[in-house]
Amino acid sequence: MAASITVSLPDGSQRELDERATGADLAAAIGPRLAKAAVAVTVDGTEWDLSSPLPDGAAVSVVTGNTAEGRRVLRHSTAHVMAQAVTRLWPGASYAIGPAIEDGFYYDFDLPGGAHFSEDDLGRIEDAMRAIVAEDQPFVREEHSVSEGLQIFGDQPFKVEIIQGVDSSEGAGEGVVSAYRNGGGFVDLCRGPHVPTTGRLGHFKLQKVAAAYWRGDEHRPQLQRIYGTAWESKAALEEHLQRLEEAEKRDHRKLGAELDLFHFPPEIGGGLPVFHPKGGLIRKLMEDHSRAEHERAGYDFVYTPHLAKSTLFEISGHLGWYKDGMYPPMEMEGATYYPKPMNCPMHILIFNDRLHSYRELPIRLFEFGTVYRFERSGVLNGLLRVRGITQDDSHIFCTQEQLAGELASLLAFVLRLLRTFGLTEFEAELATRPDKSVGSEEEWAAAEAALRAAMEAAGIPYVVADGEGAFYAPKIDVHVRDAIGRRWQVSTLQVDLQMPQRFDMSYVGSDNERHRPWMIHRALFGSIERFFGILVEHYAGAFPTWLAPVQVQVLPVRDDHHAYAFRVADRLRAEGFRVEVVPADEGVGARVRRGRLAKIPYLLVVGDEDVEAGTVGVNSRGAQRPDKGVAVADFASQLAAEVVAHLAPAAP
RNA sequence: GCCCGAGUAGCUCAGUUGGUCAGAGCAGGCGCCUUGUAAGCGUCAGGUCGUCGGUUCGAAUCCGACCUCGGGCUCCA
Repeated sequence: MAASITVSLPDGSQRELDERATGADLAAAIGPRLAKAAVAVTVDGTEWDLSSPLPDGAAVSVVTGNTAEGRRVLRHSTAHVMAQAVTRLWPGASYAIGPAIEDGFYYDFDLPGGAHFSEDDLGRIEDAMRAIVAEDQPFVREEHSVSEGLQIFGDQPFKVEIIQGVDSSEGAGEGVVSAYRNGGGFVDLCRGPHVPTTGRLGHFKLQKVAAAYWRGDEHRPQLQRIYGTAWESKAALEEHLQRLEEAEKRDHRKLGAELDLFHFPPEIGGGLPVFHPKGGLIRKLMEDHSRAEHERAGYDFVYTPHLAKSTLFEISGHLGWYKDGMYPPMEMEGATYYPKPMNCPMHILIFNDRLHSYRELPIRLFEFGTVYRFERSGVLNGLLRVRGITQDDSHIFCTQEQLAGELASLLAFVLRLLRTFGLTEFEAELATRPDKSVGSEEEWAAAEAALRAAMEAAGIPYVVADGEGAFYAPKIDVHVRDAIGRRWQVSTLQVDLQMPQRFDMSYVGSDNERHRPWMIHRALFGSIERFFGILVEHYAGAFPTWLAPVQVQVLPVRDDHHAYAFRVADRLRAEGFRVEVVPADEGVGARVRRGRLAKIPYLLVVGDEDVEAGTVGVNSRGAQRPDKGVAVADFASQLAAEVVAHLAPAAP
């Protein structure tokens, strides 16, 4: 009997190993560097521990710490170490779940006596974790029957609940649960895999404490959560922490105050911003651009009120399924009024006001409609989550034959608009029919197929979120990546399978019969407030010239250059640019500094030489040195070219 | 709503164990300076130290409640 096995590697090669050889043995056989970087293996697509013997004939690949999968293993193992540290410091603590998440991990605990963590505890816990890492404890996998598992975790109520919920679809197999035991007497129920020993960890940082409900349910016990992050190397950890710092610098609330764009007066209430002149101007430019694009794309502009009688929301169904998200009612002259949470019912009433012919379709109604939604105080987040939301909202009513074409051109329209704002990386998500839904099988299939075809035509990457659609609509959500790689959901396109029916909408077809129109909801910015916040962070407050509230400042060197400075400013203003003159009450250096801090695209310094030659000294935002002696006419045409360039963003 | 954290001048922050601790810089007003690329000088004004209550001879400082803001609350062993 040959005491060897053969496994195949991702590059297609075969490798012969001793019988009972493990993933660690394989990595070591390939090379010492790989052995050092390895954290787990995948065996026929499933992640395994490095210490498990490999089966003969398996397709194996070694997972290293610098990959997404590898980091997940590192983070998950670090979460275990944290749980062990917490149980050392708080004997009797129960631990619930501790998964790896994007960029880190967390673990939820129930501390004895209802104790809470405070931020000051994080340092102590980190110290205890470092001790455990220094002890280099092995992670030893065990498999048990459910009843054994219940016995082992008898004093861990959350683990017991998890074990009771285990079915054959998860865990180590039917009726089997796996656990990992560390040298320090700590055992945790876990699917694995884990790094071989705690000594493989160490580049981590605990970040914050928070409360979280068991299984996210506010009716269940509240647990104490600690968030942390972990990486494969010190350099990677530091890079991540630096990214967080960069994100903090871009915080739209901070920049919004510094650049005097908007604020949230407590007298008005949480989640209800006011836009200051500069922020208002940016917002107006965004809206103007959007309106111009919609006009070109064949939309009709409508306006609808902020309130409506309860009747409307009974017909629309909002009072049935969305009441918790609505502001409470107002009584007036015997009628009950609600602030609208969505614009769609009102747009439908415009459609329904008279009978339409198929010849008129598609009808595309557009409105910057402000809706009010009652968001719980705890979830408000600057402009990113507000209670007064202005949607760049539109409802398209069309025939079934038009549906696919409308969606395809709509998606192209969305992407063009987003590119104008410097957002060029897209990912879409197609959310399909959930278990509970309205509409027929055929309608859903037709709508989903049309959405899918639109994404194929647009050529953007997408994933299918099975069963994640609203009960009345399949939808496409468009996500963008910003300048520092963060992902934001912005646009949404939904095919509504409910409203046309609720409002008994119809049009007359060529056959002289009544037909039900198809209805598409769509918002491109999503919420203007939110999109504004995303843009502030994306641009780090340095808005491109076409959006900058002040595009140019003219800085006369001395008083006697003022007349020339105003002539330059007037000339640029006459060409439609937004220009300020900053008089020589301060030194040029001080004024340049202010201009840079205000992130103004161009600062023009004008002195003796410029008055003489009809030139300006151009300081472009971000440039190290000024470009002196530029003719005013040249600067003006350059500026004009830059500003119109945004209207024709480069195709992908 | 719940847990953690924070609230001192418009902004950013100092304020040791409760006793000249009510301060600084920026921003603002006024005056001087006339300036060629990231802060010129002087001067003035600004705060019931988030609010209310309590402890104390004495509270920005200690305690309690409340308010506001920030972080987190289904990424499923």
